[in-house]
Amino acid sequence: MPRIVDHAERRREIVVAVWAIVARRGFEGVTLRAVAAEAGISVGRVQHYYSSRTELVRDGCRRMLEEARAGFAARTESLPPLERLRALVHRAVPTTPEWALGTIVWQAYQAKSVDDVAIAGMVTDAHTAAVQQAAGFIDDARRDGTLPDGDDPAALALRLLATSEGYAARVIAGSLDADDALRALDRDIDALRG
Amino acid sequence: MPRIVDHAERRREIVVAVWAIVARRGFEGVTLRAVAAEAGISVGRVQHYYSSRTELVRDGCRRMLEEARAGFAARTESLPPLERLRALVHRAVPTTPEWALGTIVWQAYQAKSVDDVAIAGMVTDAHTAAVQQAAGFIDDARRDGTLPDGDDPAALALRLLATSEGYAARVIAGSLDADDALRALDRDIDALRG
DNA sequence: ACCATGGCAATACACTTGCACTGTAAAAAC
DNA sequence: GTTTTTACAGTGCAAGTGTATTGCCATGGT
Repeated sequence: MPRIVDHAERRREIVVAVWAIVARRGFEGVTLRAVAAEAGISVGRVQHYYSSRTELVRDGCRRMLEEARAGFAARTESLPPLERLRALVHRAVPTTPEWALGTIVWQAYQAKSVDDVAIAGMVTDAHTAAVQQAAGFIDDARRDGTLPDGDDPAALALRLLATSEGYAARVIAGSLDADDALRALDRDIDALRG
Repeated sequence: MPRIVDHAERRREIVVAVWAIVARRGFEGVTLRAVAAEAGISVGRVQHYYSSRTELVRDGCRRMLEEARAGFAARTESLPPLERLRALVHRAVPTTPEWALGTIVWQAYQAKSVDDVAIAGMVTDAHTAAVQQAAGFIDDARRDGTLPDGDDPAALALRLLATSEGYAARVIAGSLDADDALRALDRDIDALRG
């Protein structure tokens, strides 16, 4: 075995280029040549790590979800349940240009679910996982007395996340200010106190 | 001037084909040949009515918004304000396959805002128009006593619509049942009563 | 020292793409 | 009847597409 390189790292470089292109030009712009140019590598290298364009696009979704999951866990593991809930609900709203890239790409992948069953599966899994996680935070907050008892945690979690994503879509489109969205979401979270 | 045909009708036929393709394969699938085949016409005809692919895609957005607006007005003009609000909030959630086509295409256009400023403009205009309309319904319902006074109508309207669109995205992705979404939205609307 | 193999770059290929450019039929205008 | 303009259908083309193939270089194992 010659010349050992970090496969995961190489794939990540390529996938980051995919994200950048999706954010700027959508999936229509994701051609092998465009990806190679964006990453500053050759088309051959892209092909070496991905056997087809479809697989590349799918791995882009997989890695985005995985990084989001890991990043969220790392950022919030030491926070109290209610603050973790807040972070989870805020997450969809892009406050910085770099973060906007992530949320735009995520919205693009959601839209792409219609013609790629593999991506659709990842999207629905992410949806249900997020709801369960948020519901768990509500449960935890109730257990430690931060929140009073009330409606079904899963229903509340779903509503908060849906609202957040609705705001996010408008922030991305430019018809809503990110800070206004966060403030509105905070009001909804505070309302859980009854 | 020879052979008079209804331009608006011809364009609509073409645009309907665009919608069908977007719903099935996304904008990547919208090629002049695919559109012509879907509409059962020749590529030449498509070119006769649209000078470029970009213009065709944009007109698809324009007509979708216009038809949605007119259809909503016609369906709800004789309803009381609160019911008009309910209809507006329910609108994003697809309950039938045909209606799902519309909402999927709308989500696709929202995602496409990132690389087409003309579409981005139409999307933001539609957003603000919907909020204003919903806020107006809340105002009307308060004036006639159906709803008590409360928070800022525009903020409430924005929240309801955002939540609705968040649910809609999940219904489209397949991670939420349409009826559950409608019930949840009704609960939010009923909560306006205080 | 050898060489097999992984890690690419480069090229080739069949195909698709948007669009321009023809040609033509038919009907309104005169 | 002639002319003129609209409404297309068909064809052609240069550019771009995903992918298969080829070749080369560096490096690990022996």
